[in-house]
Amino acid sequence: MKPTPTSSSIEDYVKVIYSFTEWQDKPITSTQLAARLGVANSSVSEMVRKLKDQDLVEHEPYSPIRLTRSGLRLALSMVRRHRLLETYLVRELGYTWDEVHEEAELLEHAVSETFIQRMADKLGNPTRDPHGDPIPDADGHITMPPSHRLDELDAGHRGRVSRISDHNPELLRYLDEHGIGVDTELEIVGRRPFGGTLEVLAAPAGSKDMDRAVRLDLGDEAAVSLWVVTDGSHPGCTVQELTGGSLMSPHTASP
Amino acid sequence: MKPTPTSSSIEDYVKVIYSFTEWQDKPITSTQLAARLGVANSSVSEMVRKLKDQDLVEHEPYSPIRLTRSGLRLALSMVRRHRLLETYLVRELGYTWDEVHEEAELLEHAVSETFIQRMADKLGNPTRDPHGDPIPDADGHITMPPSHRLDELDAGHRGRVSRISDHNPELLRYLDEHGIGVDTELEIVGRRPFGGTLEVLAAPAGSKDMDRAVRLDLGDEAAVSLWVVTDGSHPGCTVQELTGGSLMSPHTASP
DNA sequence: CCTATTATTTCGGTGTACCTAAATAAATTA
DNA sequence: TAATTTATTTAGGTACACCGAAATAATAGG
Repeated sequence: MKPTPTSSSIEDYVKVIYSFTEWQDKPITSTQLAARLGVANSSVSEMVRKLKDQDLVEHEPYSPIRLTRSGLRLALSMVRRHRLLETYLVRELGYTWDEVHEEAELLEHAVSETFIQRMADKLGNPTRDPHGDPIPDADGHITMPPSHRLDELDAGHRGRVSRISDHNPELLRYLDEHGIGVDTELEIVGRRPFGGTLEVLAAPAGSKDMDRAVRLDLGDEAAVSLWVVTDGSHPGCTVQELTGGSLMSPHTASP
Repeated sequence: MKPTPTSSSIEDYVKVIYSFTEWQDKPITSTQLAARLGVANSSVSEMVRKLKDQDLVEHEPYSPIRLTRSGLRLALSMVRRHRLLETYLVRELGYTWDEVHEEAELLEHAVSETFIQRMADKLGNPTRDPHGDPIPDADGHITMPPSHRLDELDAGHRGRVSRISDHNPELLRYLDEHGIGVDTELEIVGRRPFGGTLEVLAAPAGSKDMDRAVRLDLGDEAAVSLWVVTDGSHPGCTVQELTGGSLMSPHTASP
C-alpha cells in the first residue's frame, strides 16, 4: 500500500493480468502470467510481491492474482494506449493490421498522456481498434460487446467478424489472404473437433464450398483467437473467445 | 571492440557526445558529459569504458571523448530520429515547438526503423526540424549550413533566424510571444556585453526601437542558443551558435 | 618546481528485473 | 490416504545503470 512509481515492467504485468480476464472471468495464475510475459515463474513471484506492495494486485500465496481498483485503472490506461496506438499506426502511418502489435507494445510505455490525447482527438476518439477490440475512454471506462463463444456456434451460422486477436501476425496475414478481416461477413460451414483441437471451417457468407472454406485450426492455449459476431446486424455485438475458458456473461469493466 | 547490443542509455551518451561537436569542434570531457546527462562523473567513467569496449568511442584516461566511425553512425541515427519526431509531432499532432523536445526524447528510444521511415515518407523527407536543425538522411549524411557566430554580428545586421536550440522551452515560449521563430527576419539593433554575459537586442527587421526589441540575455554554458542567418537570402546559410566555444569553419559530418 | 586545486577514475554499494536450483505447498491419482 | 506430480515460492546470483567517497592524475599558481 505504498505510493506508485510505475515502470514499464509493472505496466506489462498489470496489462497481462487484465487481458487474461477481459473475455472470461477466471483470474490468472503465476504460471500463466509467467508464460505470457516470457519470464521465469520465480520472477513473477517476486514481481507480484512488489505489485501487492503498491496496491496494484490482491494476492495470497499459492492463489491466483487479481487486480485491485488502482491496478485495473492502470491496466485500462495501458490497454487504451495500446489500442489507440494500433489504430493510429494503421490509419495515419499505413501500417497493416498484422504489423502494429509489436510497435504499439514498445510505444505504449514511452508516450506521454498528452500524446495519447492528441492522437485520440486526431482519430476522433475511436471505440474499436483495427482488430476490433474495444478502446477504453480516458476515464478508464470500457464497454465489452455481449458475446457467445465461437465454438458454440453451429454450422450454418452467419455473422460478422467482430474481433481478431492481435497476438499472432502469421494468423492475421493468413486471414487477410483469405479475405477475412474485422467486419467481414462469415458463415460457419462446418466443424470438426479432434485430438484436443477444434477446427472450424468458415467461408464468406453464402458459399457452401467446404474445400474453399478457410480452415482455422485452433489449438488450445491462446494460440489463436478469432471472434465472430453471431448476428449480422450491428458491429460490436455478441462475440466471444474461441480458445480455452468457459462461457461468461457479458460485462463491463471500469475502475 | 565487441558486438553491439545498444541500450537507451548508450544511445543517450552517444547522442550527447555528438551534439557537443555539432556546431564547434572541441571534443567533450567526462565532466561536461556528466553535466549534460545529469549523472555523476563516476557513472560517465564507467559507461565510457563500456562504450569503448563496443567501439563506439575513442578514449584515453584523463582525456576527452571522441566518437568512432560507428559511434558517429549511431549518434546520427539518434539525431535523425529525434528531429524527425519533433517535425512529426509539430506537423501532424499539433504540438508547439516548445513542447516537442521532451516527447521526442522519450520516443526516439522506442520507435522502430520502420516507424522512422514511414514518418519520414509521410513528411516528405524534410531536411530541417521545427527548430531549424538539419535532419540527417537515412544513410547518416547531414549537411551543416555554413555559419558565423551571432555574437560576432554587428548592430544593424539583418537576417533570418535559422535555428533555435530546442533545449529551453521557456526561451522558446518567450521568443514565440515576441513573434520570433525559425525564418523570422530580424535585425540586431544593439548589443551589450557585461559580467560574463552577452546581451543581444534584436527586433523584427526595420524596427529601430530599442525599447520594444526582444532582449536576449545570453549566459554562458549552453543556457541559451539562438542562431541567426547573417544574410536574408536563403534559409539555411551562415548560422552559428551563440554560446561558448570558438568559431569554427562550416563542416559536414557523415559516418 | 612544488603545491593546491580541479578533473577523472576506482571502489564499494544500491535498486530493478531478471535467472536457476532448491524447498515447500497444493493437487492428482493410485 | 499416501505418494507422486505439479505449482509456487524462497534462496542465491547476474547484468545494468546509477551513486557517494576515496584515490589518483593533470593543471594552475606561487
